[in-house]
Parts: sequence; structure tokens; C-alpha cells
Amino acid sequence: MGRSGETIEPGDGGLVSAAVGAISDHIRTHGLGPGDRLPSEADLSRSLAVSRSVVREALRALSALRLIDLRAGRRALVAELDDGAMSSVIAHGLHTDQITILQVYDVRRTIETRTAALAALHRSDAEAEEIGAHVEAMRSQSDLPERVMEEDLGFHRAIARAARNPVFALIVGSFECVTRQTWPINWRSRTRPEEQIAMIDIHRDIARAIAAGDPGRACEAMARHFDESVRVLAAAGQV
Amino acid sequence: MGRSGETIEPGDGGLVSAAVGAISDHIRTHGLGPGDRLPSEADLSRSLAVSRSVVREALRALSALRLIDLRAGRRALVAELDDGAMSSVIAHGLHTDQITILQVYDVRRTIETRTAALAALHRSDAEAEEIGAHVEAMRSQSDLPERVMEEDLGFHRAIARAARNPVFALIVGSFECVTRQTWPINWRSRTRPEEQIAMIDIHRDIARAIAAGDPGRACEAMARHFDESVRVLAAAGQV
DNA sequence: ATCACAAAACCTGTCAGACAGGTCTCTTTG
DNA sequence: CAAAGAGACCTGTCTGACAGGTTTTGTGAT
Repeated sequence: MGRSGETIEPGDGGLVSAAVGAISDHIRTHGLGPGDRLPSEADLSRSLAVSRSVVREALRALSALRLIDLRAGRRALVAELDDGAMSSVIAHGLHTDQITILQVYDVRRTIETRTAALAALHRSDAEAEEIGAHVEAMRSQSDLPERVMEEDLGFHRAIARAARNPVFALIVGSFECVTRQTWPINWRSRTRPEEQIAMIDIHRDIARAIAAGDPGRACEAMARHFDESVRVLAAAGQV
Repeated sequence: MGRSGETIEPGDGGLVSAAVGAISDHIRTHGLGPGDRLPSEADLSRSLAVSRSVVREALRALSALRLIDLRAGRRALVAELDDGAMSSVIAHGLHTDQITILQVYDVRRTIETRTAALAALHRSDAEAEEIGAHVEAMRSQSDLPERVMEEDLGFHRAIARAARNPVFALIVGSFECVTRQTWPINWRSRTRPEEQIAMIDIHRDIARAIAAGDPGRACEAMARHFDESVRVLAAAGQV
């Protein structure tokens, strides 16, 4: 397989696919990490013996996958792990009716009961505090749905981070687009203030269990949270 | 935001990002599904008022995310859900040491104990048979590691499909590249035939539990499978 | 009227060259 | 020694061109 620096032959996928492979190889074989710079387009064009158009399309493909960062005037950089690509895949699946929101919720429940348990085991004090702060922010701004939603999203992200496994964080992050669609439905269907408070209280239960280092309770509370959400979504009509 | 057909303005991300958004919008607003054709590059170039280079880079980006299929001479097609993009993200995370194989295994355990349980609940008879067939193929070709691995991968894929939730299948599929790396380690560390048989027997337990429609046992057997794998990987030195 | 085949129109893949504007670096100057 | 400026470098975008694959059209034979 074309090691970087060699010229590439068009596999079946054309020169661009070959170039994508060669550039990926370059990152791997040179042991590049996030922030490291890639060769310039002109360099790649020479070393792979293809036109700059091909190189540019290959870089654009890698950029779409968020494996590299492109910015005008600067060389491409190896990117940090990012949920953008996975997020796009999920969004596409929803838009084209290949997956449903309830299916996503089933996966979220599976993943996030686990992140809650792991967070209870691995959280630092600062992380426990951040998680709790999101809950308090939800409570104190309960008249601003937009803010409550953002805090809710931050709450789940913070738990995923506290689980200390970036793969979980990646998956949770890639579902954020779904939550942004469904959250308002969930909120609107809780018309009475005490219903809204009850929902925020579940979040507080989760936060407390994580702060207390009790994975069982954290998992159970998160499960309740999702069961409740799914119940509301189902009641609000096939979302 | 630019509905398709309108001209686009460069957000901060440049014309290509704007074009990617516009084309995604086009898919969504026109309700296109897998297999439907997109406008030609020339059409898009006209309707978005950008050069063909920009359109091509945008299409290439969407193709990298596997939201569309590109093939020479043919118009771009809306793609079926595919784990290629997520797979690339995971591979990149591993290659750049942003995630570890054990972290991936933790996620796999979380996901696949659930797919096993769901498969036990939702499998069709044909699916139960396919899952069993993979186990039998592993058993009968145990002298061909390459074949055993492929059957093993097929086994996990088949379970994910039987769970009847494409999101699970997507995630399981995106971890296949990890398994392809670690599987040989796992196999080589089981030098004695009875150890190899024992490993295949765990698969048979899973298959039987799924065939019997027993989610608890399926989940438990899958958990044993992963605990065993992680134990072996850990023993084989920090993989 | 229908089917098979050939021609034409269309489309994508790749290349080359050009220029504007952003970024980095080095040198010069205060 | 620090700050400003010039120049080299680099990416973003556009234009035009041509080869090769695909779809459609048109023609002719049955």
C-alpha cells in the first residue's frame, strides 16, 4: 500500500480515494498527533504525483470526517477527536427516515446509563461540581426554555466527560442534534410547573448519585430519566 | 439559511462549507431518500452560484461522510446509512492515541450486551439461524484463523442487525476496525485447542440464548465474552 | 409496434494555470 | 530589544479543457 511519499495508483475509487488513503497513512506512519501540521497541498501534489485538485478534494474529505482542520492560508492540522462527523451521520439517518428518534433514545439510554455509572466511579471533584452546576442552572432559569435545554445538554456532556472514556463522549455528542429536536417537545408537554420541577429533580438525583460515587443509583436515576423522556415523546405522538 | 436554489454566502467556513450545507438542505427539503439522485455538478454550480471546484469539494465532503455515493459518469446518489465515516473517526482516534483499545472494548461491552438482549427479544427465525451458522462456521474452520475472525465479525454484525435498531448496527460496525487489529492477539494467546474451543463455546452460548429468546442469558453470555477478551488483551500486554 | 444497436448528449474525473487574500517569517527600524 | 513592514508561502476560488464512463436518443431491422 502506497506509503506516503510514493506515487499512488488509482484503486477502484479513483485518485482522490487513493490520496485520502495516502494522507491518512502519512499521519499514521509519521506518528502525527493533534495539532501537527501536514505537508502543503503543493508538496502532497508533488509527492503523490497528482494535481492539486485531487489533493484538495482529498483534504476536504478528511476535513469532513474531522480528521484534519483546514483554515485559509494555514497548512492543514491533524485534528482532535470530534463528534461532528458522527453527528452528521446520525442527522442524515434521521432526515432520510433510515432511523427513528426512539431508536436513538434506546441507544442513548444504553450508553448514558453506563456513563452515569462510570462518572460516579471516576469523576473528579471538579467534574461533580460542574455536573451539579448544570442542574442548578436549569433550576434557576426554568423560565427560559432555551437556556434550560443548553444546560441539559451540557449536563449530559459533562457526565460523558467524567466517565473518562472519550468514545462515550463521542457517541453522546453525536446524539446532541437529536436532543435539540426533541427537547422542546419534551418541555412543552410538561405544562405545569411541578412537572417541570419533577424533570429537573431527576437530573438532580443523577448529579447527587454521581457526586456520592454511587454507580448503581446513578445508573438507575439515568434510566428513569430516559424512561420518562421516552414516555413523554411517545405520548406526544410518534415523534 | 440558504434554501436550495438560492445563492449562498460564505459563512465563516468558506464557500465549500456553505455548499455542503446547501446540498444537505436540498436532500432534506426535497425529502430525498437512499438511491435518489442529486442535481448534476453543473446544475449545483449554477444554482448555488459557485464554481464547479467548490461544488466538487462539497460533494467530496458529503461522500466522505457517506451521505452520498459518487461514481464516475453518474450523478451523485443519496446513500444508505453506512458505518464507514464513524469507522474512520474511531480509527483516527486510535492511530493518534486519543483513545485506547480498552476504552473501545468498554463501549463495545456496553453496546453489545444490549444488542444481544434485544436480539433475543426481536430476532426472526432466519436471523437466529444466521447467528448460529456463524458459530458453526467458526467451529468447523478453527484451523483457519482468518476465516474464524471473519465469521466472528459476521456473528457480531448479525446480532446487531437482529436487534432491529440500525443505530446499534452502525456503532458495532464502526468498531470492526478495532476488532480486526485485536482479534489475532486474542487468538494467538489461546495456544491450546481446548482454549480455542472454549472461546467458540461462549459464542455458542450467546447464539443459543438468542435463539431461545432469553435476553438475560444472552446479555450475561455476551458480558462473559467481553470480560474474557479484555482479560486476554490485558494479559497480552498493554494493547 | 418492438427490440437491438449505434450515436449523441450528458456527466464526472483529472489536469493546468491564474489570482486574491490570509499567514508566517525574517529583516529592518525605532 | 521590540515592533513594524516586506516578502515568501499557502490556501480559497475561478476558468477552461479534455478523457472516459453513463444515460438517453434515434435509427434500423424484425
